[in-house]
Amino acid sequence: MSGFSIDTLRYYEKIGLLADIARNTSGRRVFSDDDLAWLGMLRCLRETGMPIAEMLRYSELTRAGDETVQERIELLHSHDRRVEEQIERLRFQQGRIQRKLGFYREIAEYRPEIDCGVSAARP
Amino acid sequence: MSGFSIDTLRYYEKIGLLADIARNTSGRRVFSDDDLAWLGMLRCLRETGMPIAEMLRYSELTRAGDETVQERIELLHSHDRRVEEQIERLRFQQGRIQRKLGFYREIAEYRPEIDCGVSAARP
DNA sequence: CTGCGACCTGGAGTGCGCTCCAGGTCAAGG
DNA sequence: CCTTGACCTGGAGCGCACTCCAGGTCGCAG
Repeated sequence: MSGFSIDTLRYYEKIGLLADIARNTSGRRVFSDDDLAWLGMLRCLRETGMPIAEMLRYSELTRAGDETVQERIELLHSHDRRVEEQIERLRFQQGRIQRKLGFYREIAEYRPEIDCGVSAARP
Repeated sequence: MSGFSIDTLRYYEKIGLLADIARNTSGRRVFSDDDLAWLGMLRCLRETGMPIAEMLRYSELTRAGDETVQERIELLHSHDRRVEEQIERLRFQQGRIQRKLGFYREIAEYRPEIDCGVSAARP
């Protein structure tokens, strides 16, 4: 499994993110290694927050052949920068969360009675 | 402005993320510095991907007073770990994107004719 | 030969987090 | 005094990315 549910795979095929998925004699999908690799790429883009519409554009460029390499570079490059920003934002906000946690832990330290019974099992 | 739209603020008040927002004589909301600080915290949680239901739980704990500090610590701590995982996942997938970019750039280098006209303006 | 379960299809439904709308109120500027 | 525009309310609508459903078709185990 590629990490996508079967429903998601069907959906992706329907909207055109997956093209030319082979079928066996009884009409069932057979995913090749290439398909799997492509799904890995889709997973990567999806997990980094690329919207489906943009993934669609990317897959059309990919299908269109070598003349689209520049465009693909531009697309991935700008996505890469977005991912970078996203990571920075997360790191920044994580700092706030951790400071808040530190603050709460100080409070908890001065009111230790609050902790009673949380981790002590009694018969 | 807190970074939220006015509609979002109304929505947050409606579902209970904001409580006791003051009103002036004509019924309009007046946000205090405390409100602003709380909104900052909400923004932080939201931007790091906490679902609204959990933010709601957090704000209820906060309203409930000092006996809930332990629970708040647990909530924020587990969120902090999720954020950490999220950052790691992003970094990992960003690596794949960058390798892909490197691969495309190599191709582009060997087929430089493709680049013609992209950045050159002609009268 | 008969179930059974895993797949197939087109299309409807869901959950989340807003965002917009109609209709109304108020305060200040011209 | 009247208009304008920014806010108010309850409630409907939207966009995204799936997820589920009804009804059907295989192919293999018993």
